[in-house]
Amino acid sequence: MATLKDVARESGLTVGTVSRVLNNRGYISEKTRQKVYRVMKELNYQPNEMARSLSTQRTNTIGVIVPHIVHPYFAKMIDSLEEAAYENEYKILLFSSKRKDYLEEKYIEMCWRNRVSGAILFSGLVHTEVFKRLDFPVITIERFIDEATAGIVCDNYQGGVLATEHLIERGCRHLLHIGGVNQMQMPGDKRKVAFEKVCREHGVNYLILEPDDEYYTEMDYYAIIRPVLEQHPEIDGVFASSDLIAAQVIQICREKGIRVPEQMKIVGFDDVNIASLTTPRITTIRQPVKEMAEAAVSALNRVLAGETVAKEMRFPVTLVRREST
Amino acid sequence: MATLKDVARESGLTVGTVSRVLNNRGYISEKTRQKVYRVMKELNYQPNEMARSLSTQRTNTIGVIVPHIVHPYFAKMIDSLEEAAYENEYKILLFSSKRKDYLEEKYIEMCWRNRVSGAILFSGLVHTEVFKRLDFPVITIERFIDEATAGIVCDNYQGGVLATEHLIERGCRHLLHIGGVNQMQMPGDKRKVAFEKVCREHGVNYLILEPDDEYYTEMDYYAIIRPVLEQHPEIDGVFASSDLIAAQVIQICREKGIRVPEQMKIVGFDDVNIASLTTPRITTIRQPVKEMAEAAVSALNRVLAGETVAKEMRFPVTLVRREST
DNA sequence: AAATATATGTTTACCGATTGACATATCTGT
DNA sequence: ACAGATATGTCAATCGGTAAACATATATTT
Repeated sequence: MATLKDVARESGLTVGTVSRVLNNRGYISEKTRQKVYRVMKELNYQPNEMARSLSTQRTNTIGVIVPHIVHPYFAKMIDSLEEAAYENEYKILLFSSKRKDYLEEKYIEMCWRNRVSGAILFSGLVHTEVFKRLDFPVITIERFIDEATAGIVCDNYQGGVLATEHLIERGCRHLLHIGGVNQMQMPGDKRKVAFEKVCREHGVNYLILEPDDEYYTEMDYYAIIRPVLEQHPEIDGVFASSDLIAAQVIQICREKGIRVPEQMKIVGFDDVNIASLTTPRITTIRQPVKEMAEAAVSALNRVLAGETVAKEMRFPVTLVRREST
Repeated sequence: MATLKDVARESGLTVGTVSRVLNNRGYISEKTRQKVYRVMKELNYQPNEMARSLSTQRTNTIGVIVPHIVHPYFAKMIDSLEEAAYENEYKILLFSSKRKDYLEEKYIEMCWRNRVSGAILFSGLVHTEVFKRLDFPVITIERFIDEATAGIVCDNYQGGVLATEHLIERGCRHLLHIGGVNQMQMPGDKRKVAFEKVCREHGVNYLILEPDDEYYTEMDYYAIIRPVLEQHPEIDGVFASSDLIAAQVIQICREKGIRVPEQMKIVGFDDVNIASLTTPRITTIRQPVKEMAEAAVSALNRVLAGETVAKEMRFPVTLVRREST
């Protein structure tokens, strides 16, 4: 495997000069530059990023820790993050904690050992103690951590308002909200707060269902939704905290012969692929995922450049009206 | 940031001894071991993997290059790969080529520069020249490359047979197959070959639709499927090369008032989440994704250990009967 | 008492770059 | 002709580990 030294030898130059070419540093004549490039190609030379990182103390790596990859919301996020990272010359170390907190700790440690330039962290369960003493910036998305450098969220409260008001406008009088995870305070909780407030203001009956971890982990909510709908046949509208859940509600309705949207109206959250592939298609609250991902990478960039960034950045959401309401 | 040297100093030992503790090498008394651990914790020491990799010439990193992340099949694959990688003490560098071949080349180069232990590559377009002179093992999944160390595929042919025979058994007489990508020879093409063969054997009319790249990139096939169904109202069965496509066919049928499965039967491929979230749920060919991902990582492991691995590993598929047929 | 296993230290080259200090040449412009 | 810009060389420390070679010093076994 060719090294800088080999390139220097073959091109009759010194490592200093070759390194200068490689990093566009100092004075280099066009002739020399071309010669170096030619030799690099000839030897099929690729700089060793490990050595480089060690020397420069910069890895240009972002550690991304998500609770899930198959969940379409996270898949979309990872996709957008990858793109934003690439454009900023970062590479991504991906970790999926699958909602096991000890895994998350392990992964943060791995980020640490690999000297990531920064980490991007999604909603998870980890005890905040782990975050103390970390010396790389941590950007969160839809999650609160005191120690985090910056947090990206969507306007969860507004999303809750939009969804709930829409259901009520469409004539619902007995609403059900199916939340995310209960255990920990998360930005997404504001969807619930908004839901409650709007329901109360409009004098509408409501129920709130907060699934345990395990449902979130398995992404299978049938077992918890079904009994609620059975015990509360009066429910005529559901505000689900993800499109995935909304899609499952649709399945249960079909199973029970409840017509959507005639007898039951459903609003999801996120606006991912499946929202447009179910029957009926799901009315949902759209999160600007791409923009949020870009903001995360850009915030990281700015922090690393020594700039100050907002502790919280909240992005607007919009109601996307489809067929389920 | 604490280094090995700091730990050595604080614990009154030498770097040699501390390194021995860290790597379980040579003789170490329990007392010393504990002392080292204590000091490491006190100093909040985390070994620098860059330095380690540079020294050992092993990064324990797998470069994973996928065409897409949001596509549920790849999301499922990445998820399984991540798990298998973690269990084998690898970390994952993730790249999404979004079907732009120049990106794929770039990404392979990045794997190279980062001295990955190996790369796992999915169906993509890259010219094979790029693969020559790579000196790390490349494992492919659902893709042929001469230069690859090993290839993991599912039994695409058998899948095609199962899907097509099932459609015919269910009474279809005018079948349509919607393929993956046309441009390049891929293992998935065998689904088409099987489809043709079975149709001919049964004397069933058939049509084959092979979408261009752009549809695959955008994951939006409506524009190409719609006209075919309009121009060929006789079609009564579709074998789609992914559940994602199948789901879109269902949407188009609904739009056109074609009842599924009564007037039109549909079989997908992959068996990902959405297959169970559409109405009707999609009958599909299930790929053993988890096992395939594990096989990929395990093959990489074995190659790195100097063992010989099979050039091709083909995994069985099964028909999962749901409501669309 | 000798042999062997166990435990640790010291020292140092090495992995593959970056980078700064300092020395020398050419060129170019005035 | 001389200053300054341009172009390259030399040398060596540094980043944070690994690991081999070699030296000691106990502890245990035979």
